[in-house]
Amino acid sequence: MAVTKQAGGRPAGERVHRAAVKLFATKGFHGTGIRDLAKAANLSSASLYHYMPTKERLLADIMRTSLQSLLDAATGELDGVDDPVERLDRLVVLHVTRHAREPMRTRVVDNEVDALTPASRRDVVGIRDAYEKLWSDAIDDGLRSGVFTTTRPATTRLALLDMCNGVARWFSPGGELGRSGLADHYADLARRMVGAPPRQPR
Amino acid sequence: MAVTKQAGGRPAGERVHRAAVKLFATKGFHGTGIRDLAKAANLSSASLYHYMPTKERLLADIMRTSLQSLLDAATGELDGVDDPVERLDRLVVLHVTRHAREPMRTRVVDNEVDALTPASRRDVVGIRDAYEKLWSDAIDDGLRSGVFTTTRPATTRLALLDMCNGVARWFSPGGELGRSGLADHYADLARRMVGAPPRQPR
DNA sequence: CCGAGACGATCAATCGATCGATAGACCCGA
DNA sequence: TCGGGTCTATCGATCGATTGATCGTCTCGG
Repeated sequence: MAVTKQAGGRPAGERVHRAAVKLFATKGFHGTGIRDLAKAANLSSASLYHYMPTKERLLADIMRTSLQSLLDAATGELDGVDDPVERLDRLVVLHVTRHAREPMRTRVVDNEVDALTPASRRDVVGIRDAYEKLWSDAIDDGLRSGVFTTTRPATTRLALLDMCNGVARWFSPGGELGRSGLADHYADLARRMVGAPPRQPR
Repeated sequence: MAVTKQAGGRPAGERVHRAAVKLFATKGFHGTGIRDLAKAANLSSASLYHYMPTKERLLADIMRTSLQSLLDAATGELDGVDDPVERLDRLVVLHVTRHAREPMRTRVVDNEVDALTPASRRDVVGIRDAYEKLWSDAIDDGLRSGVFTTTRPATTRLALLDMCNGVARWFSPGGELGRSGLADHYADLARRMVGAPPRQPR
């Protein structure tokens, strides 16, 4: 059942998915009509429904798979790493790198949560909570072992995540700092915030 | 011409404004219909148009006045303060306090920028740029006088602002940290990020 | 000749916005 | 103190346009 192609070169299902990410990110879920979606995917609005059950389910799928992939990557990245400082470093670098590489997708995940139906929202928020627990644990471990010095770890975690999420709002590949340079800088900022020693002590 | 009141106790124009802030913040601009707006303001959808020229202009007015008030407050707060550390402290405390006191209004300002028409957007972004310049200047001054140690001041400013903006997404008055406690904690975080000495050196 | 992929036409519902009308408060001249 | 005129606030009804979604039909490779 070799997937049929067309003008765009990509299979239609993928075109729909990509168009949805771009449009939901720039105009918002409610600001995007299925006709916009169809035009961006080079399809009629009727054909769209061969690739999605519903506009809302398309959004939910995008958010669910994006978040799940982030959670999986983070779990893998942390596997076998014991040093809390290294754990936090890796979380920040992964998070920032992803947000800089796919700002559109990330913006959808971060901003469109309450366009979801209650059922979809439960799923999505569940994955997000699991991901954020990795951050909480890293901070708690660092505090327990004495490498971090911060009062209010819960609030600091929120500040940390908000700071890293912001990258998706403004990052542009043409900037003075590339993706990896940016990630390193953010890792430094994170260390400072939790009171961990800087990367190369000298 | 004493402003007429009604069930809500408040004048109708203010009810419209408040309802718009709450609905735009929770359901988004495009997710809010004028009938939702009318219901929340205890008016018919027709009467709504005595208090706003257009749904989009209502949004623009909310954003413009909110941002202008923030800019004015910040300018006043900084007046006569020379020490860069103190300047940054005041910016953070003001910003965080406002975001915690009026999270709804802030969420509208932060998230609905691209629901505006190009003309409105120019106005709003202009005010926002002026506000953010206060932050840039504070950081640059601190660097020039040697109290701050951070490479990439531009990126650090963005990280700082994103961190502080996040407060509006999750703050709840019932939390363990009150508004002022939260603001103080964020001021500490900001000092750490720019490499300034902590608040009470001992 | 069948099924997947595509479409134009169209559905009911809702959208933002406007209409003409009404009820009541206020002012001013007689 | 009355009466008429004006103005503000409000509404039900309705406008044309657009929304998300569905229908039946066509096409074409296997």
